[in-house]
Amino acid sequence: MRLSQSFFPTLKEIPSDAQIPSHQLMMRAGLMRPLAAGIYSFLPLGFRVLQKIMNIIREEMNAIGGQEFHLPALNPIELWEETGRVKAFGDILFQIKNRPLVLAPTHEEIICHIAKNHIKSYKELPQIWYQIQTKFRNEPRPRSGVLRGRQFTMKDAYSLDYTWEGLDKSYALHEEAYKKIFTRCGLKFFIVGASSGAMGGSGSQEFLLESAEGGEDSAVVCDNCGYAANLEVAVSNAPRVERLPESKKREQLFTPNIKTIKQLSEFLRVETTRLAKSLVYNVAGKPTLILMCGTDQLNEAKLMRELGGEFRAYSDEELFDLTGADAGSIGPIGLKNFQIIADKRLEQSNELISGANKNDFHIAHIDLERDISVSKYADLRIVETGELCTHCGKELRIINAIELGHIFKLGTKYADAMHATVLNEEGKELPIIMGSYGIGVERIAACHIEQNHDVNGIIWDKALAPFLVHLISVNAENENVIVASNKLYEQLTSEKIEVIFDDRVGVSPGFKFKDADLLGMPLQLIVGDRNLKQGNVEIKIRKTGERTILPVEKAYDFIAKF
RNA sequence: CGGGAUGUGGCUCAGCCCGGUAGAGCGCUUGGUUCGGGACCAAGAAGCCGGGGGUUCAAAUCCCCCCAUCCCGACCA
Repeated sequence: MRLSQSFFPTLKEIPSDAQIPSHQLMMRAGLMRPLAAGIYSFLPLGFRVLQKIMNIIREEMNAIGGQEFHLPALNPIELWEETGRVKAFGDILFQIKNRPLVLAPTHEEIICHIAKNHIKSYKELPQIWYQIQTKFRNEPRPRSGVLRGRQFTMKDAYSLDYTWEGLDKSYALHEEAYKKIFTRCGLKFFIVGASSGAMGGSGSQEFLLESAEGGEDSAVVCDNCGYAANLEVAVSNAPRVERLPESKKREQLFTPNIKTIKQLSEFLRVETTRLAKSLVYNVAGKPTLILMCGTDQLNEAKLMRELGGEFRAYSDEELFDLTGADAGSIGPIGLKNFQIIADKRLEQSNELISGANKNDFHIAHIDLERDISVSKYADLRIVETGELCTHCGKELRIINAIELGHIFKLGTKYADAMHATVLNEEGKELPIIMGSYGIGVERIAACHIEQNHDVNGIIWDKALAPFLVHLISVNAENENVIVASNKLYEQLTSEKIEVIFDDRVGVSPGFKFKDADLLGMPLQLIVGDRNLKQGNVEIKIRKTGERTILPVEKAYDFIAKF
């Protein structure tokens, strides 16, 4: 491709809207342009990168027996009502105004619909179906360029099985394929156990990439043994509160204006672990008291998994009506019609202090065994940085991360809702068991840039680079340079090497070099009069900055071997 | 949805407090000189100052409403 005839609007300055490096560089290098919040046009150079990514995904998906589909973005809303996901997605789902259609944010329903109509026998399973297409989500807050958009490209794969063992196998295939895909894309990623959330199902893993600036997910990682988990499901070995030999008689304490655990700890001069924090939630309509240790934070995702169903916090008024006190003075003693659950750290503990359900009073010497009927102990807390790994005992770290891919064992949720079944060997009707496996295509490009750039611009990996070679004619008006660079361009192109050729006339050398570094092709082939006089050209490796001067005839060999 | 910021030639921004001829740098056009790390000289083109309403003799500037974009939070099957 000749730059003199190409559209590649580079920018010297950083667009004011771009905050993180990948967004800034994708704009500056002319890969894309914004159209509206969270909506981007991909320009020729950027689209080439997306195509490279999509091809890598396609190859790896095909390698595990995936079959590519092209599915409608416009879906009848009835299909989404069938699975209850109009409500589940809420405002995230784009709805068409003048037809009962929605813009698909994902495609479980469509896949299930096709499977239901056409897959009748266990003999037709398993299947792996995938698509690489535009998805639409009305994100409340698009951000970080292409990392969270309202319209984006996603590879979505769905596995169809009729046994749980089959699902495990399909899931494992995807896990391996994903490792290959992200590795081929040159990304330093890690895999974490994740919450399957309202998607349901028995298992879920996320493929994450550490990013302090762009990360929206939090993950707990152990640098020593490799343990990694989404914060929503992460565990640590925070010690239990020790049971003391003697449980003293309960005692009411006057604690004027004490609202927080920290205040209480200072007021009573007691360590925070002896203070049981009480939180009240409405779980499936039932008032539920949750006891947490001291300053521990409740992990709502864990709570949701333990209790299931819908839950919400109460308003201040409701709280007072239910307990007789305001938040800060609520406790487990003397509550009626409550179910009480407690964090594992408090199991069998005694000599605790908690609210008295009377403003400005707390109760001391609480013994959970003696005084309270705890219906369930569970791990409900959020892991904190510096706590110790349950596997190896070393310190855990909490990091921000970008979600590149997510794989789910969905189970029969969709098949049940849509009555998608097959007959097994005995003629018995069984629901189709699904898995769902997603990858964000633009995110791969952005993440690659986050991990591979310097002050001058992007540093593309060979696999994703729009072109392998950036050929520069240092002075496009010098006859020798013109002849030599054109000859190299023809030669490399005819050898199927992807070359972008800066043949622009009247552009200073410095300008061309800066553009080349910004665009970030792996190799720069520099043809200038200075070296040409000795019959030489120069090759610069973008990543290392290493320069090699070599005879013109050797350039192809060097590049072919790179 | 709550909090904050910003909106002025294509881009980055000044001007706004304190109302009175719309500015700079980069980019663009033309001509010339340059040609190995974002060159130089000269001459140009280009702006309903986000939109609407108000105050005023007079509004980019003051007031009100709206819209858009970004950031923080909430949210993120």
